[in-house]
Amino acid sequence: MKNAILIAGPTASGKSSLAMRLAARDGGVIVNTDAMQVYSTLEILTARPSAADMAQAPHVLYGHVAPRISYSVGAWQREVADLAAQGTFNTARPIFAGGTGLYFRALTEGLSHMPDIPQPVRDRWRYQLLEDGPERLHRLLMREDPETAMQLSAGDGQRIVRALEVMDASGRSIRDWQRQAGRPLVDRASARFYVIEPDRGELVARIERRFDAMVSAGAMDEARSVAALRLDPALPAAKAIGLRELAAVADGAMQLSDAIERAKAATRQYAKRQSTWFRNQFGPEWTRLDLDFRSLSAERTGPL
RNA sequence: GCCCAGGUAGCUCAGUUGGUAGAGCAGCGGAUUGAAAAUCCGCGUGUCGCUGGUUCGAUUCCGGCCCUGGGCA
Repeated sequence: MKNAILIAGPTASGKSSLAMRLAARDGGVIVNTDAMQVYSTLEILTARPSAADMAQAPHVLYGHVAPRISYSVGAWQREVADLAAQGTFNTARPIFAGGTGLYFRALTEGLSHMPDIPQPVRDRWRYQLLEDGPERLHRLLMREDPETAMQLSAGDGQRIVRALEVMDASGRSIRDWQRQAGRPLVDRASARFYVIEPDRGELVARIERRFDAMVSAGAMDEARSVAALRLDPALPAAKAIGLRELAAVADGAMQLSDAIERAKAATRQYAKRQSTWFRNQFGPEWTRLDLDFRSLSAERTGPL
């Protein structure tokens, strides 16, 4: 993909409005680069673009996945590749907007090819983690795949299980697979990279205002209807910030004010992890913007 | 006004038989290859309400004052 625009930023930093602005100026298709905004049932809580925004510029990969699906970076990358193969970006440049650092990495560096893991194998190791806890599985991994085990913290159950299932399904270490570099999806030379790095205090204020607005907009009802689906709590869609908190209010297990406080705190923590990624994983090709996109208006607005 | 309880980290609290203090949450820094709004690693950030006294040494003991909650008037 040539001439792509990438817009990253922590939650509530105004990525969508920047994407809209650039789409209005130069045309383009806005491509969701956020792991949670793909889920159909999470509209309010993930702050998906409004119907008005969607009408103004083409948007893809938003709200198109059922919450029972365990989506992944690999699935997302394939969908982006498919869109490109179908010619979606032939006449309109892709504008990737979102907050998931790993998805941006998949775009700019590609993902190593990985073996398919049969569902029973996945389930088995995840169950094993619940049963035995991470330390025990880490000891097991130390025997099966010492190189990988050495690089993982003994408490990092998620990565330990991933390493175990890859070894189980393919007989090869996940490190072996990872050493084969993936293919980037975007042509880096012609791409433009923007990352919003807001002042922390201002971002916190925006996060709080936005969560209040979500509650006013019906986030409680959304949480209630997702809860009614009785999703496996391990599914990604069940982990959206605010979902668990508001569902507890619906059950009468928590005060609304407490739920709001907790959801805001979880959002702040999430924003912090995002900022850490952008600060340390993104290279110098990324233009750093403040909340007003000031350095953007300063820059030449010629052909992108 | 009197009596009782309390005042210790941003919050909720523990603790020190006198040697300047620690938990949870919040916060800060970091990692990050198919669950990534996930998962994990690291870090106490403090006039122990104020002020006198006793003491080599007071957050701790004693006096006074201030503040908060409850009770009695």
